[in-house]
Amino acid sequence: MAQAHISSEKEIKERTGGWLARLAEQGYRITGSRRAVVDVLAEAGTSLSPAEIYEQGRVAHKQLGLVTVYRTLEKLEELGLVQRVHRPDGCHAYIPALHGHEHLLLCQECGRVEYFRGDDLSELSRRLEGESGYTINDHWLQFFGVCAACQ
Amino acid sequence: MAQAHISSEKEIKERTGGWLARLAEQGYRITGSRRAVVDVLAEAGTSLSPAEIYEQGRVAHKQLGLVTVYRTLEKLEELGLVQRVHRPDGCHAYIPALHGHEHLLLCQECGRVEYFRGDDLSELSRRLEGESGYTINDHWLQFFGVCAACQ
DNA sequence: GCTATAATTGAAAATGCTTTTCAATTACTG
DNA sequence: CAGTAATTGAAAAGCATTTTCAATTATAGC
Repeated sequence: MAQAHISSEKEIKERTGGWLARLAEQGYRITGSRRAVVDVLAEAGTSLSPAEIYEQGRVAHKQLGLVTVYRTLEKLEELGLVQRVHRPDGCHAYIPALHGHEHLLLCQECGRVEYFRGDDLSELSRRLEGESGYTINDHWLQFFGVCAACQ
Repeated sequence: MAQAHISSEKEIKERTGGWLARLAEQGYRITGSRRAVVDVLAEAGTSLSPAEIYEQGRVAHKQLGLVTVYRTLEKLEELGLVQRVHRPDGCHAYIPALHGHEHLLLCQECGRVEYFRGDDLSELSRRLEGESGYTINDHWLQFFGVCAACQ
């Protein structure tokens, strides 16, 4: 098994940079509201619910509406830039989307998110296909714990 | 890696047998409504939403109320007998709970659920702890695909 | 830089799932 | 079998999310 590789700060910036450009490319307009939502998500380091994004986004853009947060998340999700995180206690928070075969490590206290690579589940996947008769399209691997800061 | 082991029909029955006895042990009363909810979940083989359980439960117990479905699920979940399944498209369906280190294989078409063992994530988990500084408490591993019947 | 125009916005209303309230019913104990 | 507390289902309340709609605003073309 390869050594687990946890994404660096720099890799996170690369993950979240260029979101506004991507929106513009798709013909969407760049507005103060969208900028606010994108900025909050790109800088958070934790998963955030629509209400949290709304609250934090209003600091930079006072007139931001919760409805616009929902609508912006919808577009960012369509473009594969953000995604929901699923947790035992709720599945309504968003994070910058996973790239390729990454997986997640989540802090149960503060919601902090780490992205990692380093497993290889393709062998297990093939074995399961053989034994079950399923055609497997996708998988999730997530670890839950408490981050260093929260301990 | 050990060969993936998918739960047999018999193992599923063992998983779901004795739920009513467990409820009684805890001082809960055995009622027609609870029996109906338990029976539906124990026989399904797929994940079911509260509304689906309600609908199917009413076949055996006409006066079943949706509220009672919610309340019964809450108790079964407390006792560790059922749990929610998380899927990209929704996290409000229930299945008989996982035992020990089992994981899930889910059919994206019909919701069918297979339980399997055969991975070993403890090594990866330890490695991640070392690299991230997290204390890891739990993990999820789920595969998504299309079952033989749905292909 | 200005204007026209369609996209976008936020507020209010609507929706839909889940929870709470409450009086009537029912399972269980003695 | 009777007494009692748990349980029930219906209706109301609660809450997150979506829709509606008139006002605003980003952008393309001049």
